[in-house]
Parts: sequence; structure tokens; C-alpha cells
Amino acid sequence: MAQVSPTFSPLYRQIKGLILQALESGEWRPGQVIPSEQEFAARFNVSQGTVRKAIDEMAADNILVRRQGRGTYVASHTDPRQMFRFLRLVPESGDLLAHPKSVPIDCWRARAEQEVAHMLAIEPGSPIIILRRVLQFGSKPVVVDEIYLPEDLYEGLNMEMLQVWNSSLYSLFETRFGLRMIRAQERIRAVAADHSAAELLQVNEGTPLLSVERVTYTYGDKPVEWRRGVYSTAEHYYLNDLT
Amino acid sequence: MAQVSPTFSPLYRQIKGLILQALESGEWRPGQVIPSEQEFAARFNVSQGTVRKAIDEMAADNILVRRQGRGTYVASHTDPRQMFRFLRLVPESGDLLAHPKSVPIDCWRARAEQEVAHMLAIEPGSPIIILRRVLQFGSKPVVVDEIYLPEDLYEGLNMEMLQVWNSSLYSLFETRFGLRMIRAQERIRAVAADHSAAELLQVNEGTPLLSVERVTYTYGDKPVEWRRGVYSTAEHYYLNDLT
DNA sequence: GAGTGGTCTAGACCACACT
DNA sequence: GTGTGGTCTAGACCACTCC
Repeated sequence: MAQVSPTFSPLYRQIKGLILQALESGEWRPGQVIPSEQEFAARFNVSQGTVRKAIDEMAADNILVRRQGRGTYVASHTDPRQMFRFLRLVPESGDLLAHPKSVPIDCWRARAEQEVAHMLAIEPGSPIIILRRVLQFGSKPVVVDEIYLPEDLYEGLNMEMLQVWNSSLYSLFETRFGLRMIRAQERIRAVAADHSAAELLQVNEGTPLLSVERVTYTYGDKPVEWRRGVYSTAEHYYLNDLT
Repeated sequence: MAQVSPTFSPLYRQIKGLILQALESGEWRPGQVIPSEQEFAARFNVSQGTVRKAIDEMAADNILVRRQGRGTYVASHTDPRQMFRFLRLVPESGDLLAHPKSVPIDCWRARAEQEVAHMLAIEPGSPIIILRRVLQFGSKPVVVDEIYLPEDLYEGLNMEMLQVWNSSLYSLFETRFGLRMIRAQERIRAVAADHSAAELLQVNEGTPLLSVERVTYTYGDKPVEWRRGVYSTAEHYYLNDLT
């Protein structure tokens, strides 16, 4: 009996779905090896080539990382190369190696306003955590972020935790709360620096800044973070490859 | 005798190179079908699977477009869905269908300054064409672009041509000069509207705007266009997917 | 029905990493 | 050496488009 058109999904996509489920359920942690293609082929009763195609897609999605001769790994924001994977800001000087440093400012509990709730796909009034921080390149403050998190996913997050952690936020979220950020979407506008942003970024009030709003998604396109950053573009620019 | 490591390139990549060469030489024009996988396999004396992998990569690169049951086509900026492929600006109203309209302002010959020459990888002082235009969504001016083109690639480009053409610039460049834009890179900053931009965009002088500089590349990563646009983000935003 | 791309299989061999 | 992913092949069948 043939599959009907609207429901049809090739075998390798079904395999992809099964592996995604296993990832979601935490069968392997970020940074760990997953079973070999042969093992999956045996487990799911398909050929190695079919498993390969499923894994190929997940590697293209940055969910898995292939390493020839070693195996296939669960992508992790703990990996130095992945740490600022979503940050597109680059210094004019071209120093691509210079990693920024995250400096927390404050962190408090609140209830979701209309807009935040909409972006996070939660009910207005739901408990959230709001977190402000500055990103520094060297000693220069370049970004001020205000970050909105649904509280139930980040229970126990507080200033001490942020101050102790001297790496990227996403690596903290992954390590401490088991959250794996898969993709994100940014909306960029130009705005004038308000008093607070001007002070933190050490620029004049009214200076044009990039406003970057980002929704970050985990498995199943579930939003788990919304943030709004203002970027100073005096000595840095936002770099985007179009393909 | 085995290939030495630094020179090694898998067969499917060599095939990709050969097909790219053929594309570059104009063996098939944009929008046309290319030979079937079987035909390529015979032509290059490899299996169909190897050709498939080469074409898969080119489809991922947006150089070719696969259409099941019909064949594989050379991607074209004449295709309505590809016309504003590199434009990331979206109306707040969410009307994703509303295609913008390009209105030429002026167009003149000049010699390349240092920066333009560097971006276009040509000698400073080389002849270039400079072109200004406004992009309108509905009747609203939203983008002012200043576009720098190496003259030898765009011989005969003039205002009349631009005024007659009521479609995207890239479709004009493709149709009239045989140029196929493959990829682009944008550098985005926030700037204050100067007198000229303010007037054209109908905003106050000093209004924060997005400054978007774009280098566009054809086959072989050869730059063939540099442009700088200022975007009004009062009713539109720049949308970027991070993966 | 003929031709195209899309999926799936099975098996061989290569390149690489660890031990 | 053993095991992993990476490449290449050959053949079968499916899904879609067009005649």
C-alpha cells in the first residue's frame, strides 16, 4: 500500500525524526559521541546510506558535528568555535579571533508583557527572568543586551551564577539547564541611543545604534529566549553572508 | 599511486568544478535546463550518484534549481522568487508578498577611489559606473542605494536602460550583461541620515538609518558589484536567520 | 509511457584517528 | 589493527511532469 501524498515522508526523514527525539530526550549530552552509522542502521533496520542522509541533514542544521575517523558528536555551545555562533558582530580591525566577554549587570524576576509573551509563545503574565549584560571586546563595551527568559526553563538562575560563569551565556544555559539552542532569528533596526544605553556603551545620547532583536529556538522550533541588544557600530560592524 | 593530502579533492567535487566551468562559459543560460544526471554521468564517465552529489552541492549553493520530474535548471534572477533574493528588508505589517520597486535617480561614469577599488578588486583609478536609485515599497521610499560597477563588465549601461527596465537590477544585469550573482556579503552599521538621504527617504536629517554595504560575487568569488544602501527602519526591519 | 529527479539498498574501498 | 566517517559504484524502485 502506497503512502498518500500529504503524509508522505521519506525514510531518512523519519530516521532523522527518531534521532531528534532521542537527542531531545537527552539520550546523549552535548559534546558526546552518538552511535555510529552502522549501529543506527541496525537499530532502525535500514541501510547505512539512509542513516547517513539523515545525519547529513542534521549536520547541515548544526545539530550534529561529524569528525572523520572519530564519530559523530552532539553539537555544543561549550565548543569554543560554537560559543558565539549567533553573534555576527566583527571588529573593524578584522581581528576575528578576539572573543568578547560577557559582563552581567542585573537580573530580576518579572511577568511577561504582551510583546515578550508573544515572542516566547507563552501566556501574558507568565513568570519570566530578565537579565541585562554588556558585551566587551577587549575593555570596550560594544553591546548591551536585555534578555527575557521563561522562568520555568531557567529555575535558579541568578546573579552569582552569571558572575561566576566566565564564558558565553548559551554555554551556561546548555550546561546548567540542559537547553540546546538550535537556530535563531534576528530583526534589525537603527535606533538612537537612549540615556541608559549611551552610558553603558560610552557614547553620546542620540548616537545611531543597531537594535537587534533575537528569538532563539530549541528542538521543535520552540522559542526559549528573546533578547534585544543595542550594538555600537563605531568600531564594529554586523557581518552577514547572503547565499 | 594515492593522491597527496593537500591536493586531494573527491571526484564529485571535480565534477562540480567541471559543471561550474561549463556554466561560466555560458553553455546553458539562466533559466534553462541542464543535461540530466544520466547524461552527465556518461559525459564524465562516472556514476549517476557522483553527479548527483555534485549537483546537490550546487543546488545548496543556489546555483542550480532541481525540479522533480522536469530536470535541473540554471538559477536565474529573472525568477520572481529569486528577484530580491539578497534583500532582507521586510515590512512591519508582515506583508511578505509586497515586492519593492526600483526607481533610478542618476547614473554616471567615474574612476574608482581607493575603497571602491579595494572592494571590487580592481586598480584604483579604473573606470567605474556609479548608479543611484531608490527602492519603494508601495509608494514609500525605504532604501537609497549607491551602486559601484566596474565599467568593463557593464558596457552601455545608462539611465534609459534603467528607466525602461521595471524589474530587479540583478535581473537586468543578468539579462543584459550575462552576469550571474552567486553570493554576497553585507556589513551593517547604524548611521545618521545626511541631508540627501533624509530628503530621498522623507525622514528628518539625523534619523538613525541602517547602512548596508554589500559586495556581490559571481563565479569564482569574483566581485562584480559594490553598493552602499541606507535603509529606513521606521516601518521595515532587516530580517536575518541564524543557523 | 517515457524521462526526470528522489529514495533506498548493498558492497567496496579510501582517509583518518586512536591504540 | 580496528573502527569511524567519506567516497564511489550499480541497480532497483518511487514520485512527478509532460506528451
